[in-house]
Amino acid sequence: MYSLVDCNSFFCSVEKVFHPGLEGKPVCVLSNNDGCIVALTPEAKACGLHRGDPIFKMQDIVRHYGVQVFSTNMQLYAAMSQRVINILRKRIQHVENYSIDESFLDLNGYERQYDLVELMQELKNRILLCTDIPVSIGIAPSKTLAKMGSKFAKQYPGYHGVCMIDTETKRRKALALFELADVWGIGRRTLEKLNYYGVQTPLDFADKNETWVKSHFHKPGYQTWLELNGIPCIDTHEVQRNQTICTSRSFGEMVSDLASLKSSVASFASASANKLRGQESVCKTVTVFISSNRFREDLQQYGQAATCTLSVATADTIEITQAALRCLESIYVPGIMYKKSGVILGEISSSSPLQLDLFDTNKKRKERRELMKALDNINHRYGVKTLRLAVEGTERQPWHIKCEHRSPNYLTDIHEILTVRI
DNA sequence: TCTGGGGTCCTAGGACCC
DNA sequence: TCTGGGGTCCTAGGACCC
Repeated sequence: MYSLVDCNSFFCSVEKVFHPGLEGKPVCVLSNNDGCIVALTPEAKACGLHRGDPIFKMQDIVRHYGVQVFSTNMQLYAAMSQRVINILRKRIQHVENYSIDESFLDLNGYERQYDLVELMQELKNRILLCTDIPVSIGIAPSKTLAKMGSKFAKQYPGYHGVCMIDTETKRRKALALFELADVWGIGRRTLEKLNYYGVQTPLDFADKNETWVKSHFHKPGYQTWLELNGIPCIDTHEVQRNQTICTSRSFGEMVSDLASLKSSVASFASASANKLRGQESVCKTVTVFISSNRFREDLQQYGQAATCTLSVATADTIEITQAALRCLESIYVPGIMYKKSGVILGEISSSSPLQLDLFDTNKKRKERRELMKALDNINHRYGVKTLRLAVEGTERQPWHIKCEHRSPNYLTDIHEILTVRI
């Protein structure tokens, strides 16, 4: 059996931990630039808000119901996520962190010693006690069914946070009740296709015969069908090393001059290089993209990307930034109001062993690696971007994102730690 | 005025090889 | 008129996830 531990409205729950007056109140967390709603509590949903709504269109609702609004603070959420994971790992041997707010547990063998529902309930209570984060847990023979179980656990208070789908009767009942669109692996297009063939519920789909499924769907659809029938086949392993690393942002204000774009691209290139070194990897390609504001039909639209291949794979901030700036210069067109830029690192591989190049012109690779170590040490000790390239700019840039409702980094910055008055 | 960011996997088809 | 068989690699785009 597998179980899926899902943190309820995770970003909102974290904010509520540090703002205790918000229990039972509508809360939502916004995307970067305070653009759209990315997380919201059931109370906020009840006010008529939805995930993905642009917040500026919802100001009336926000004011009327006194919805508490927060800017995204990923540093804070990641730190809290780590605390939840630590608790899981202490209790269960095989824990797979699927996303920032979800983990799969491999419960194989535990059924001999424990009542699985009791075991998961104990885990749920422990997480609540130690972190104040409420979780919902599903238990089932396949991961797709376990995810389904966690949704039931969240929806119906009677389950006390844990729902197990372990018999044929329960499986069929769950499949008949569940929204087809909410099944893991069924997106918009697959839903349309299934509806076209008269499939309305997950049960309809699971009951189709294998030949029909194989002839109408490819591998992903077939796997979902197997999983719904209780046959585990989705092997989500933990990602050790990303294949691509991307840093991109919409700008707080549109910019048109090359200097501002350069500053943004350099900043994103350096952030990407940081992540790259963090996973002990090197990359061989650097891609830069820039685009105008697609929502402003009155302005001239433009979007372009360029890729540059390096002769020797690297994780050097300076080399990667130089490559990114070359890409930018090749696609920059004056007179456009730009709204977004981004840097993607590709062809990522392990930093050792490193394939060298006979005609490498950079004779100082070793010294530069030491330089990067020094840079990382300083920034780790004194804070992100304490030491950075001059091209990133020294002052606040117009493209910097808006985040007017951001909580302090309570868990990761000693200067922003929570103050408690007794 | 204001509209997010970061990933993975799969497949078809083109280009090329012997 | 007749026009093989069996591969690999790469890329773009689709679909999905959080």
